[in-house]
Amino acid sequence: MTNQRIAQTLEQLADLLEFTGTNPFRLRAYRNAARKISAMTDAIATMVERGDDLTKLDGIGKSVAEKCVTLVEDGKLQQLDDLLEEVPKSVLDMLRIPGLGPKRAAIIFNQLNISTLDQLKEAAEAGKIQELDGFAAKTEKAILAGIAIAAAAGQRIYWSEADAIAQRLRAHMADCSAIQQMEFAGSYRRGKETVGDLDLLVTSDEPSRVMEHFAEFSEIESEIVSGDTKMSVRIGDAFQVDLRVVPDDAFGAALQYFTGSKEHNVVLRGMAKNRGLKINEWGVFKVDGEQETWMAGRDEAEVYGALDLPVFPPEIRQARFEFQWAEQGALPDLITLDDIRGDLHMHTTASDGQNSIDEMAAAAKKLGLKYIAITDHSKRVSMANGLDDDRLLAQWDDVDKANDSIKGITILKGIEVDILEKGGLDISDAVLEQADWVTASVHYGGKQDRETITKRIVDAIAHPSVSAISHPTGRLINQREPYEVDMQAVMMAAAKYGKLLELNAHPVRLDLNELHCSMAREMGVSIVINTDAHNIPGLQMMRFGIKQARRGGLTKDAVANTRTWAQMKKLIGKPA
DNA sequence: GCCGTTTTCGGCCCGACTGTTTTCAGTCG
Repeated sequence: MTNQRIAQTLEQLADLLEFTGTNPFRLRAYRNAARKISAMTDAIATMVERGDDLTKLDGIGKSVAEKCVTLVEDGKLQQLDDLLEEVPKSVLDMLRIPGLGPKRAAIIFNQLNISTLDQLKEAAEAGKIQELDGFAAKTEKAILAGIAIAAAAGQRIYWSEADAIAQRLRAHMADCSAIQQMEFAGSYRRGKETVGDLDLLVTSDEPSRVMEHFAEFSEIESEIVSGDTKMSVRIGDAFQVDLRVVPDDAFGAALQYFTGSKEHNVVLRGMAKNRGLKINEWGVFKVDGEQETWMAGRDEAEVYGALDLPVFPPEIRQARFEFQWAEQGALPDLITLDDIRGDLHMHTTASDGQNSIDEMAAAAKKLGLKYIAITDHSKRVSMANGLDDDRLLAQWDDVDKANDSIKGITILKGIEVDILEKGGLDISDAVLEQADWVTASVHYGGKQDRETITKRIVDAIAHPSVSAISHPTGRLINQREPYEVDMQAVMMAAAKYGKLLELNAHPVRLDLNELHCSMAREMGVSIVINTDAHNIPGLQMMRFGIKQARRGGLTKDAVANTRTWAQMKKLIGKPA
């Protein structure tokens, strides 16, 4: 039983209990515990087997600890099974309808015995919803409209897509002279892999002018809510954008507030309370009985400063490790795009790429890179026209020629060698040992059991010519689950053999995730951030990988390709 | 259900907006 499974079980327990009118703080306790467990790098299962006291973990008390032990030992929870008899899982779909929360969904379920979206639609069309207590015609209409959204929504968009929308909206808003300061907040600012909606924060003395201008953004499909200082709209079928207008001296407080994360803010507000302060989106206030005095809020430094805290980079506002770091006075200096010197994973027309070696090198040089590795697929990836020994050796002659014709950047002879289903690599050792850079990847047999696939990858790490493993878990965000691979074992092997693990910068991969980055940091495993570019624009994806690395708390030193190639060679044990 | 340098009870972040309401609950972020 993995931590993720345990966390999901606790989440589901909380979701279902919500329908039974359970004390909301009990639900929060379950959800907090689920969050803690899913963010842990140690396996609960291992701790249970060792007989560790789980209640020592923050946020886990006697009850949740017992549930964890039961889950690890029995693989299931009787309480959850009983609950599922009472409340069908399908009722949770109703919560995806905007404006319909657990309270009113429970009324619909209990009084009309409705448990699916289809039944709900039927009842709403028949006018049965508005007959319920606390419901009326408007709510019924909103539910009907929301069913379509619930069906289309539920999927968060990639950060890169949200970024494109944000940039167009920013350009539109730039024409509004009533705006003083403007910034996007929310999960977009925190650089999450996927973004559920965009939060745009603006300061102005004339909120109505700003809101009017916002409403004119050409991509808006419909308005959801519109008040004096707040407006929500929908772009496309489901994507929501929220605008908030606040006075200029509240910009920092509002930016902090709307950037979150929710968990980070809960901790922050708790700390404020302990000091007799209150923080909301309007500022930091000194609380003295009934009296509240404004103290700070113009910028984020003021807000955090009021609590003697540093301004946390948005990416690490996860209530995972940032407060501990601040307490120790050791906030890490997170990696930036400017720190990157090389890109060690890219494809050319030799396999499934769209540009030549020369074109990729010229484009990389333009981006300021000092070295790149050409790493086309090997022959096992037949649909990508992967290279065999002979074609690879021939390509390396082309690399020599390309190096002769371009100055200011070094092109390395590389290969993305396939880790075969039965184990082993599909380029001969004799050729591999002549390469400057070998990164090994799984492309087939991703559904193998944990033991098999972990051994494949660990064996590849142990291969003397392999320097790195690319996209180690194989997940595709919103599309494909990661392999069952035991990442702890992979990290241990990487640490033992001094090999690197790739953080693939492609916005759909971002593999490693932020927890893996933390794990690597703790275990002393070096990360290499690569674009896996298949064409010239693909080289620009590096920034997505940097965001992910920052979310994992990685510094420049933790990332190998911030070094010069000469330093890198030393790191991967190649002769100078 | 969890937690505690105001500690074993009593609190748990906080405000805007909406719809259904005569003063507020539910939802959302």
